[in-house]
Parts: sequence; structure tokens; C-alpha cells
Amino acid sequence: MAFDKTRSAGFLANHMARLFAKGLQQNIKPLGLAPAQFMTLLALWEEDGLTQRQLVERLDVEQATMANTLTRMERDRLIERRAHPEDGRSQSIHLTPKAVALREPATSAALAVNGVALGDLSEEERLVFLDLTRRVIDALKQRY
Amino acid sequence: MAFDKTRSAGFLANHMARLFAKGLQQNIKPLGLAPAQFMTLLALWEEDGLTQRQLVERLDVEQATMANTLTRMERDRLIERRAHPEDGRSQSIHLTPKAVALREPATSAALAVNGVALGDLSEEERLVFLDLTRRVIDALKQRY
DNA sequence: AGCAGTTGCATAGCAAGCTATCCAATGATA
DNA sequence: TATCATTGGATAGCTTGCTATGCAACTGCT
Repeated sequence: MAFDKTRSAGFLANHMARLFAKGLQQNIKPLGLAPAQFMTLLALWEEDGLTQRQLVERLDVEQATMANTLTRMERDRLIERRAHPEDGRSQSIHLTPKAVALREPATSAALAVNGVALGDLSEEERLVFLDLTRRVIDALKQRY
Repeated sequence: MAFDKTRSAGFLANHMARLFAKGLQQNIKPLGLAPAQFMTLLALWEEDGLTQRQLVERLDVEQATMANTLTRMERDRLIERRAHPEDGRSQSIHLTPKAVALREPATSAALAVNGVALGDLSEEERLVFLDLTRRVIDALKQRY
């Protein structure tokens, strides 16, 4: 029993993330959104007109991943890619009215999932959980 | 700022799981393993000859996901599917000598990733982290 | 001005998730 | 016993990740 999966942080992290994604997907699918699209919208709702590179930095995903997600969002009429006025290589990503209108219902749906997830934790435990998770992320980011 | 991603458990969970997977992948790729294959091997190292359904239960993934992972593992000569003696529908999954031999190096590699991830936490914080994570998983599993 | 290096994106190809279906084998029951 | 429901797997199709490449546009230097 050298490796008990219920004691492996990596195993648990994977399991937890899949459950979060599943819950989020259920909640936002009626809005016509997929999880990665929602994450991208979070950044654009805060600041519209970002470039693809800026989105990559804010969400910490690979550039190729973001390019594909943006292509699907464009297909679904959530964003438009416009030529960047100052740099011929890049484009600025702009929300459509449809995407702007989704902000309220989508964030509510996502908050509901977080609420369920943390439902059995006290207020203090929630803070501890978020803090520890952030520290684990930081440790992993330094090495990988 | 209704939704700060550094305060969203779901966002952090996704980010953390991706970093874990990235670290694990780096560490076990030289062994010819991919992350999901490793997770499956964890179950089979503990008990060889499980059916696909049993693996699905132990890893809590969908049946279709497991079927595809097993197909890749068969392709990579890590497992063999054998006809089940008592149930014509199912098969029992058996490790090859190659997969048996990978147990030591692969678990070491995975433990190293967990070590890095939890490197900045005290012993007590690690226990708290694992406990809280398990409770979040339980809460999510009940609803989704 | 011209070349070299850097940077921003796109694309190909693969792994691992998921949902939805379908088929064959079992089981239960009228 | 014959039919119907359940169960174990396979397959199709999609999203989201990743790495590896390639190309075009920009920057810096000489």
C-alpha cells in the first residue's frame, strides 16, 4: 500500500477538478456555455479587448489551448477577433452583446457550484482551503 | 468584481489539477506512461484482474473514458483484456510484466510531484489540505 | 536597408474527460 | 420458456489540455 489514492494530493486534485467541471457544465450548459468558455469570459468581462497573449497570461493555459477555445467561442458568437491597431500580428478579442448579457446568469451559476462544493466547510475552513490551494499552486508553478 | 478567480474554488481546482498533471506527465513520460494510465495502474497494482466496471468504480470516471484509456494501455502493452470466466459480457484486465515492473519507478515519480506540491506546507497543513479536499469532493459527489 | 532574433497566432496530433447510443449477454418474470 | 429489463463494453462525437511546428510581423543591430 505504498500509494493510497485517497492520500495522494494529485489524485484528489484531479478528482476534485473533474467534479467542479461537471457541476459547472451542468449549470451553464443551458446558457450555451462550456467551462473553458466561461473561464475566458471571466477575464473579458473584467476587461474587454484583451489580446490572445494577455488571455493566456491571465488564465495560465497554453497559447494553443486558448487559440482553440477562442475559435469555438467565435463559432458560438460569443466573441469577435479584430485586427489590432498597433500590431499586425495580434488581434484584440471583443465580447458580443450576447456574451455581455450572459455575465449575470453565468456567474450566478458558477457561484452556485462553489457554494455546493464548500457547503460542508465553515467560513474559516473555506479560507484555509483557498489559501492552502493557492500555496500548492504556487509551489507547482515554480517547478513545472 | 463579483467573481475573483483567485477566490473561486472551481478556478483554483482546475488550475491545480492541470499543474499536477503537467508535473506527473513530465516525470512519468520517460517511463512510457501517461497520467491516466498511471492512475489505472495504481488500481491494478493493488489488485490485478479487475473488470472494467470495477476500475470505473475505483477511479470514478465514466465507463467510456475507462474503455478508451484501456485501449491505449493495451496498445502500449501495459495490460491484456481476457474473457471473464463467469460472465460473457465482461473481461478481466491483467497487467503485463512490463506494467508490473513499472510500479516502483512510477510511484516514486508520482510521490516526487506530490512532494513538490506540498513542499511549502507543514505536516499539519498537509493533513488539513487533504482532509478539506476530501470533504469538498464528497460534497460535490453528492450533488453532481 | 537588411538580417537575425523574438513574438503572436494557427495548426496538427494526441490524451483524457464527458454524453449519448448501440449491441450482446444476463437476469427476472409473466 | 419467451420476453423484457438490466448490465458490461464499445463507439461516435465533442471539449479542453498539451507539445511541437510553422509562418508572418515586429524589433534591434550593424
